[in-house]
Amino acid sequence: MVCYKFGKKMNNNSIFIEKLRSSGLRPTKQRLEICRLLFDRKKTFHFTITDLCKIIKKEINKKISLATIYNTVHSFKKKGYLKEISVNREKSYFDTNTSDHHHFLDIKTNELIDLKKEDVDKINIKKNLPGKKITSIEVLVKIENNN
Amino acid sequence: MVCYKFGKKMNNNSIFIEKLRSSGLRPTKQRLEICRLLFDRKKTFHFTITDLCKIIKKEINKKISLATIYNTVHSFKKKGYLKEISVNREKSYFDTNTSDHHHFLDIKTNELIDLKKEDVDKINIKKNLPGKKITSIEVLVKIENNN
DNA sequence: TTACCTGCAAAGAGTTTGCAGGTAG
DNA sequence: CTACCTGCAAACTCTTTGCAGGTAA
Repeated sequence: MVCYKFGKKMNNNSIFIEKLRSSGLRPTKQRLEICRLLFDRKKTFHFTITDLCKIIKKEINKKISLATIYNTVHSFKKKGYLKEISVNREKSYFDTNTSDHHHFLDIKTNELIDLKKEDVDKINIKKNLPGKKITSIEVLVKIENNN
Repeated sequence: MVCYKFGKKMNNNSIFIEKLRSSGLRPTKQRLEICRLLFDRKKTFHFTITDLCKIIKKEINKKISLATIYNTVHSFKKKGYLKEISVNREKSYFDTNTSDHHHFLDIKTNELIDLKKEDVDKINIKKNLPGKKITSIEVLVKIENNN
């Protein structure tokens, strides 16, 4: 039975439950909260785990333990619901936009901005490594203020 | 006075001293050892600080403290004698090849392989961010075994 | 009921910092 | 001599792990 009483809200919930199950996780209250924070958004969300912890602390009454946050995020990453973008020694972001795309990085603020695939001409790699195949090509465009 | 008794060796030493001074560091025995390990090589060297610590422990009799290793590597990076390539949450490499170039990354072994600039067609970014200028474009080509 | 999950706290890894004695300039 | 450097250890941050009680199926 599917409950439509709350319309879109309940619908998303069942999407989240499916996301969790397909990642090998039981849907629990805590994990559904995490789903809501990550995926119930219009725009792409770039976050570090530390960011996520802060948001959870601020937005949710109930505490969610570190262990739960880490295992949920990592399972989503393994399943492909989150992408990891490592920017430097200090910052590694997760990206809720899992489509094939690239990024601008503001080197002063460490802010990441999505670049649509169409915004970058096709990358052609002329060198081949014997016995290896290319699985992805990631472009990071570093930017700073113009003045 | 420049001593040529040991030929190339002494010559490199003066290069290292200059590298250190221009990075704002005094040339000390410990730092010259680090220079020798980093820059006295034919091929590009990709390393994490942990790697470097292990190499130092193995190859050098005298202990070099963590503080010295960190401040030397960071000063070289700030000065531009080392480039940082962040690969994922676990690994961030320093690269002694500071020229404009890209990398292959073997996603199973985390091994980095240099890609000459000529091996990648010019990257054209069609999107412009107002008030921002591009400082660099970095391409990471992820690869894995073929079979 | 069983397997998995949660929160907590402890343990680990990597990095930074503070300090007292030592060294380059 | 002075400022900087070294080695050491403590502190910090981020992440992982172990455990006892709790919850989904």
